[in-house]
Amino acid sequence: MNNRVNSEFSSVGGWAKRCYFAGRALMETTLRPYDLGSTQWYVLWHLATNGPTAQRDLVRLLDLERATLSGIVAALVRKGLVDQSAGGKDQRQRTLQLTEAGKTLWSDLPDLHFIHDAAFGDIDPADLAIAIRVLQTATGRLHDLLGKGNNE
Amino acid sequence: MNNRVNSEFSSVGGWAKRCYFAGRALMETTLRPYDLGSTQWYVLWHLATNGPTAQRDLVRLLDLERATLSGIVAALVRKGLVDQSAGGKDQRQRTLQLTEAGKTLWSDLPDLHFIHDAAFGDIDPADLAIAIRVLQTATGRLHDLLGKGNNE
DNA sequence: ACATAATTGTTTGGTAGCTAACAAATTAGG
DNA sequence: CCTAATTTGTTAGCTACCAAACAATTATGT
Repeated sequence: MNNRVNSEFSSVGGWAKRCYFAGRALMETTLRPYDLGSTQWYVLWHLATNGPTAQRDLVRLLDLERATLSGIVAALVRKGLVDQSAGGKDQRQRTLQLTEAGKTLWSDLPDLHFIHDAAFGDIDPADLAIAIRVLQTATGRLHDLLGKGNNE
Repeated sequence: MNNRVNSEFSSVGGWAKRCYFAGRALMETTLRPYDLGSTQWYVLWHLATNGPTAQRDLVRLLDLERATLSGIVAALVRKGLVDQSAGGKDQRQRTLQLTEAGKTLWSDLPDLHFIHDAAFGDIDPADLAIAIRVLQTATGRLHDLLGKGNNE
């Protein structure tokens, strides 16, 4: 009787949600001693790996909304981990880079690869590829339906 | 050089996140005219489909934390859509049920099946099954690592 | 019986995400 | 050149999620 809607909740969509939150929870538990959230970690990771970056580029690289990133950057600046400077020729843009404290903290952080490895490490790569393709296709369709086809 | 972490971001985990948020965004856009959020819709759906339910059971049925559901129920009660009564013999428990306004609103809501159908409708069922199995397995591993194996 | 455990719900404070509206700076068009 | 559109970042207000601490109630154990 309620198979139809129930299937929406307990199938790919539902498991995508559960898997996302389970991974995020593990990241946040691991990072809690360092007072960092999961997306804050991604920003630090990018700055540590790729050096100073324009905030406007991070929006696309991390696939967030401007407003979301703005808040996350504000938190990292408040903690003294990231410097947000108005440097360049375009006075609208902000450049983000690690402060000394940010570099020090980054070098102290544990390696988070174990999360990905534990979750997906010994799953058949062919199955992984199929799962990615299914999620990617579904995401594209949903974005299309949402009004703008931003499935690049 | 950054293939390892990058793969964590742009593979199953990353797509699970994008897929979850894309589906949720479409739900919320559809429900915005009715002033309902996606999880609020799930609560109404459950009450409309299964009748009065103990709040404590909904926690498990919708796979949320007590605190999360508490806030969502408070919003629905504030909007006059749900009645939260302290009825039974156990004075701690609350029973939730739709009010008349809640039943009326529910009957006016559009059918959301189109979201699931659009996203997954014409994907090979065998691939869907593999995707579910991958996500389910990964979620179980993550839960285990998080300390308590609640992979029922 | 009575102190202690466990259960149920709420509150507080935090992260992460979105839209909409705004300000400032830059770019385009006429 | 000057107005209008676009880009960039912030703010405000919302949903949804979590953990930790609290109050109230019920269940347990001695």
